Amino acid sequence: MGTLRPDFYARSVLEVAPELVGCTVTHGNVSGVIVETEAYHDSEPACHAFAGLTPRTQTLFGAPGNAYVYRSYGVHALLNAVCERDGVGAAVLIRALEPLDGVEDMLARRRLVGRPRSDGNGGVRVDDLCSGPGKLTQALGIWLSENGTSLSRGPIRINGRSRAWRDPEIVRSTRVGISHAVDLHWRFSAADNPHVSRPRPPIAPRGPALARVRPRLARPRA
DNA sequence: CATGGGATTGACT
DNA sequence: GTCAATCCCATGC
Repeated sequence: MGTLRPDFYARSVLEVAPELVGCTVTHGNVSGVIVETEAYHDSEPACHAFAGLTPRTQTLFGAPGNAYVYRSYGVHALLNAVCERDGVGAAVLIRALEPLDGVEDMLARRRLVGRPRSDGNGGVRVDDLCSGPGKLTQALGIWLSENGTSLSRGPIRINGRSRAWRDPEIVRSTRVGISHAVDLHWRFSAADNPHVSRPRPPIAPRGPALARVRPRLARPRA
């Protein structure tokens, strides 16, 4: 599985977002498999680029295959892959990873946040290491300074799907944490993967029997 | 220039 | 379920 080239990203963000599920993000000696993404496009008001070309959205409107890293809630760095042609503001938000390499380093970084609790990993379970867009940048050590760097040649790399992730089952649902365009089903998650973020997406359709057994999981939002 | 609102998380009730 | 932390930047006066 080689590093994805810019032309992979130079397509509709709605094609790229589900195809990034199963791909691998690498930063330094840590890596993880993407298990959840969201698509954003300047045509809809939840996207930062909806406001047009500003200092903040310059990266978004720039070349496909670059990293758009921005600060969220004044606290967290969120990682996106810029998509579509130069001049279009579109990106895929990387929302969750299944940790692959460097788990010890991820734990070390994630242990530093919040007050330590009295469990084994200083308050962080492996399933929760990268189960959110702010968590995964913390675990991988990705900084705001890497905004605009190439995902093909820069410090952050995204590689194509490994054999184990060929043709993953993907669940489609609404995006998280936004107040506009809430009806768009532009969130893509690996079905039944324990590393996806909250709120958990609807379970994958598997036939009526299982749906009857676990009805409570169908509507996780409160 | 002042203000307000987040593509969130973790701790606490 | 509720809430604070924290800062960039878009918007409006």
